Amino acid sequence: MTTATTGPVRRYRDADTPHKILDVAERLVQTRGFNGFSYADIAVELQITKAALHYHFANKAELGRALVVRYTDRFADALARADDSDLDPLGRLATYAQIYVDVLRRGRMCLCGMLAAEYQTLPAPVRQAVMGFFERNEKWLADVLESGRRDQSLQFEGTPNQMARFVVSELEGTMLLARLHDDPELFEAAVRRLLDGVTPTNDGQDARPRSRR
Amino acid sequence: MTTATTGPVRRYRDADTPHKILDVAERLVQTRGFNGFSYADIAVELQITKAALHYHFANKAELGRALVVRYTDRFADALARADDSDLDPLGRLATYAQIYVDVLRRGRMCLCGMLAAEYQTLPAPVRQAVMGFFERNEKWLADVLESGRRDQSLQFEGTPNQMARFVVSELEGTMLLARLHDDPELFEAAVRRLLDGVTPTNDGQDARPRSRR
DNA sequence: ACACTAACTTACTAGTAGGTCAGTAGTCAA
DNA sequence: TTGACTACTGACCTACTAGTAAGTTAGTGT
Repeated sequence: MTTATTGPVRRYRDADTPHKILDVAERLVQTRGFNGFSYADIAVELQITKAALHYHFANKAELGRALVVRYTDRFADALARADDSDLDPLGRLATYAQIYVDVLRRGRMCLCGMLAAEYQTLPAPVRQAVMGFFERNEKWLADVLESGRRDQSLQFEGTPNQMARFVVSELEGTMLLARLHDDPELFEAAVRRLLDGVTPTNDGQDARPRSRR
Repeated sequence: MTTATTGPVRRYRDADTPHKILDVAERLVQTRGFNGFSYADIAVELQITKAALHYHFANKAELGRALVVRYTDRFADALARADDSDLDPLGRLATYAQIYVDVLRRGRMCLCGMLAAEYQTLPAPVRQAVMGFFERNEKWLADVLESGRRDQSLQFEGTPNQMARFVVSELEGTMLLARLHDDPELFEAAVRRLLDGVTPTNDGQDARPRSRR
């Protein structure tokens, strides 16, 4: 760990190549999958050699792991911001879903949703990172769902953990098909349906028919 | 089209190698993806040479296309059987979902859901076949949904086409994550939730009694 | 019996995959 | 000015990819 306390350090030839590599690799995985791109693809795009890639990321497994870790951290940051806000549980769920909407609007699949499809072929370090992503997300969602149930601002069947996993599944899945059809509206409709489904039935008319009143 | 009227014709050395190839390839695509297997994988498993594979399926694009066509036809057969039954619209939806359950219980992802993830990297013939699969499925579902809405045995928002696409998205998507977590129960819960969501609210008095189930 | 042909095998190709290693040019602190 | 260090390049390697061409063998129809 190098500490840089002396201003805007721009040392050596190009200090942020690793970030550029991750940016390109991320887009390639999100659009083509982990088995659908090669080191050569990145090298051509960044106009560096494959050897330079190996200098920063020793092998493809390490690159994949770094990719998922960065992606997970960014999600965590967004979730922490939601925690710091004064949003109610439903608002937090909407915020969570909005992250997916933004990804889809850029024509991409969720990084970890894509990797979930290829899971059986992934190197162990990447697998672990992917599972970590889902665990963290489900944990955060379960907490939101539980607090929502407690203050009666949310209503759902099953345990918060079960519901959390269902929410992630629904978002990841619908995203996959929405991207295939190039139809973000389909996804946003699914999000509305999902949020509707956990909103308590308000007197007068029931927004969505649910069994067990 | 060879007509076999003279008993169990077993001509030449092994007449059903193409079927065996498709069976192995199908499993590999469903578990590893189109970019996650090679001709060599199939050849080793069937103890034939790669050249034999190319004899039956000239190239990987053709193999993939044949795979999706067969898969689509099998789905169509199952849907035709549901049409010939005396099931009501809800029962038909349940039958449809059950096909996915059966696939998942064998530890596999839906062939076309997997290919949807890799869509951008697929050869054109495979892409076309995949889109054909979804079109046929959505068409069938839209018909079921429309007839259900007409006889008031189903209730949903939006057009039958929109709802059909949503149903497929939900099934494919939840399947992806259920397989990741090796948790078919998660998927079956999602199916119940989905069917519940289109069942009219019956608090004692209702528009129409449903036959069975 | 013999030609025909389906269903292969053997041996090969060109291209690409991930990965290695020795060298080198800029950068910086002493 | 030197020497350590970062961030590379060029050249290479092995393994594997899809795909091909030419030859072989076992059943089929006449």
